[in-house]
Amino acid sequence: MTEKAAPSPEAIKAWARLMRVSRQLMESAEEALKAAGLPPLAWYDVLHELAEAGEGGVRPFQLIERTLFAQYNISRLLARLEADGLVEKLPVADDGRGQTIRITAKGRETRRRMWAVYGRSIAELVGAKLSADELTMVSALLGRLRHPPVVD
Amino acid sequence: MTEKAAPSPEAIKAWARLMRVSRQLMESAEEALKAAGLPPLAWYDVLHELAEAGEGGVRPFQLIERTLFAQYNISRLLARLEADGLVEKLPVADDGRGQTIRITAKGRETRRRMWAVYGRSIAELVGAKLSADELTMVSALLGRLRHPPVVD
DNA sequence: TCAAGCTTGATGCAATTGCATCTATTGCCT
DNA sequence: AGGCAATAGATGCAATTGCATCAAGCTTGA
Repeated sequence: MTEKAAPSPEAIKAWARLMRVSRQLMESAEEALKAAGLPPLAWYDVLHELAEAGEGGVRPFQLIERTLFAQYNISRLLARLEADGLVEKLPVADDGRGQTIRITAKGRETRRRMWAVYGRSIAELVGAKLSADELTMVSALLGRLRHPPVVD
Repeated sequence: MTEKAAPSPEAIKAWARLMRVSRQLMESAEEALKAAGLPPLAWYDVLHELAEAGEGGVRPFQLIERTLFAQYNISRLLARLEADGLVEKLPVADDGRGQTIRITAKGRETRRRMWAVYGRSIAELVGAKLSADELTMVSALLGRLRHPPVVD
């Protein structure tokens, strides 16, 4: 019956809210970082992944999987991070094509300073607006919109 | 006690989900439009506002308020839309600085064709994943994250 | 009335993104 | 081994974004 696959009013509204709110929140956080003289959010995402990975480092293609950035985007972002001394590129033993990216001490420090600002933004923009239960519910519902969906 | 304003784990998770899911969904929709040889999502947003406004048209600064795009972004986007014949710029009687933007027949047609694809994306990506009640709940929760918050 | 300040919209220039393609390796299959 | 597709990452070029600033027209107040 539903050959046309027209979205329901509820779906349209949820979509619109999602797009608008996420854009607005992202911009607020971005603005706070900029006001503090810190790099943009994308840098944080990558530094976060690298910090979690530890001394072993991460391959660029793994960053692509985890951050959802485009390949060329990661490639150039890493070049900028390296130029700023926040990461270092190491050759990888068993694959002559690839490299391993490792965060430097300066990179960790930058990430720490970014988190001071970014974390506060999250607390203000999200943590202060909904209860813990409501936040958990948001996470659960959004998780089911992910691809692949998450149940947690 | 909470001087540092550190975000709770629930807030962090909800934020991360929100950022990741919105980006992923937006890209899916964008991809679908591109695959159909249609313009990007930003064009839809503007054409949608213009179509709602009707023959009276809308002032660019109103589009800025409604779409949350940056001023220079709207300015150039309208220039592209005009170059494509999707909108027309009319002088406004009582304000020599401004202009009124009105959607053309071709603009309405383009919007219609975009909606056929975009609406299907929304139905698939969101409508098919959650029930109407759940979608309403998502809208309500996200509404409270907006600035200014919405109660509905 | 007219100078100062505000609002509306455009634009020059640098940085970033997107697209397509390229090089270098690797792995596979014969 | 040798050829060939697949993978990892970089890059030239065009389009878009972001920033700062500009020009033009309105508004207000002395």
